[in-house]
Amino acid sequence: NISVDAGAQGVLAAEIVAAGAAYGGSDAFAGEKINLEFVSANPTGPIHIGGVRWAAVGDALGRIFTMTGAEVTREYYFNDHGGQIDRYSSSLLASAQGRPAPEDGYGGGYIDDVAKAVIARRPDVLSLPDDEAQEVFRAEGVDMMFTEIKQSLHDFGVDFDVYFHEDDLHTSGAVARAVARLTELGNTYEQDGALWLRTEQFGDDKDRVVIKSDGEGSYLSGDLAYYLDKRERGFDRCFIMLGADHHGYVGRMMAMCAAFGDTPHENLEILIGQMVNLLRDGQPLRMSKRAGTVITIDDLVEAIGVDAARYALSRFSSDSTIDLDLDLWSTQSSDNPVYYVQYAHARVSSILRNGADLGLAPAGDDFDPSLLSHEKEGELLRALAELPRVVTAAAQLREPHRVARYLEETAASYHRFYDNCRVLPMGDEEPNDLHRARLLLVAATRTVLGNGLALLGVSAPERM
RNA sequence: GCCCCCGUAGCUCAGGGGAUAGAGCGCCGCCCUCCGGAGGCGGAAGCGAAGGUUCGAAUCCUUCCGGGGGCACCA
Repeated sequence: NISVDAGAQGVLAAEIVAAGAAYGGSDAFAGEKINLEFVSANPTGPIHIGGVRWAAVGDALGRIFTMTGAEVTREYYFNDHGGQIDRYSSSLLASAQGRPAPEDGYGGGYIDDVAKAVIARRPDVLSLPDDEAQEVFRAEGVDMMFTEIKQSLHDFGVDFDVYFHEDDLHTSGAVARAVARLTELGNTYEQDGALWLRTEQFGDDKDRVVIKSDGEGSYLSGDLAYYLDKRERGFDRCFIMLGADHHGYVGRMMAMCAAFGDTPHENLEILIGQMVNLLRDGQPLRMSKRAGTVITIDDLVEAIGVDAARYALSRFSSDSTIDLDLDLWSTQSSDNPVYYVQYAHARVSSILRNGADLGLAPAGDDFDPSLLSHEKEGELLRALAELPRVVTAAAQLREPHRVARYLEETAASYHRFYDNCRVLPMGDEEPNDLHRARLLLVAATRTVLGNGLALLGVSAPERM
């Protein structure tokens, strides 16, 4: 048992304020080049709720890795190749011609909107033969959807460093090179006219086709070429964040990683986020992209706002399926934990404002730290001291929700301090060193709450 | 059939093998003489079941039960 003198921890308040935006950082991941691939929703429709979870959590994880010293690159893998794009473009064409969506095509109002927009941009399109018209709808439709997706993500506070096009992998020869590499390593074979990757010997359930018998690359061929590309760009840690409906993909991806001679779960990590269910009036919303009954990222933002959406999606473990009640999260009440944290920040800001109005500044480095000896001051100081450990743990465990939970605890500590310790002089009381010391503690709290909220991409309001 | 995730308070969820398992909401009872009551204080209430490993298990292992999601030469 070690007892620490009250003055010893009081020093921390000055250190936190001095460190400012850097407080909470570390060098735990210094020198690491980390590649984060997330969202990567198909350009055949708006981003729906499943992609939004990783938009919030993946971006937060990127901020956390950066805070721990890593060099982070965010990537969006843009699946603009293959059969789904054909179905998308034929659906657009059908809409433009006033026909119903094809059997396996996409429905929903956004298809009509995109089709109209393509016609507006290319008025001649309907006079072209169907195959040429469909090609126009493909190129323009993909471009427009992609632009819309980027904008939605930007509005959500998420910007990617690299938007990678799957189609480029196939046209640039990257797929062929990656497949050749695996063949050199003796990890492929031909059967039934297709080329197979020996994933089973690297732990997968069975071998997988890389080049289909029609000569086209399979979906996996794009992913393995993409992985090789990332490795050649110098990323020692490649993260891919997927929804639970893709968990079956992990085995073959890890096997592919091993087939290249890499170390699975080290050079390549795949994070699986469980499903997000939306509730309205306590009833689950059933969503289908083809039926057009999707809840998009924009719908979510409109319903509950960016801060609440990002916070709501970030405060739970990715292993948990989450149910978001839109009614609950759209009422701006204390039902929503983000307000609890933001309110603490607003209160902190208010005191600092009021202090400044009184001409009272937080204590400087030379203050007497033993002034902060109240039980609640000690509790708050110990909470503030935790931030670097929490951030490091969040990075090591890939669990941004730890930051959110920590902020809630810290906000609670602050509220308790506030109710027990008067900060500013009362009435015409003369300002003294204790006022200034407590003001320093308040300033340190603002630093911690502000830095923590920034890691989650949630605003830290001065007023609410 | 096989694989993945979950099961902790009435509800939504935290809990990195270690002390008396925590928070928000809800419920009951309190606290405004000055810094923001979107706050604070007190109370009732819980680890799905059974084995095992360990000095010690909500946590690790096995089985069972319950819920969710997967298992293509689709992407």
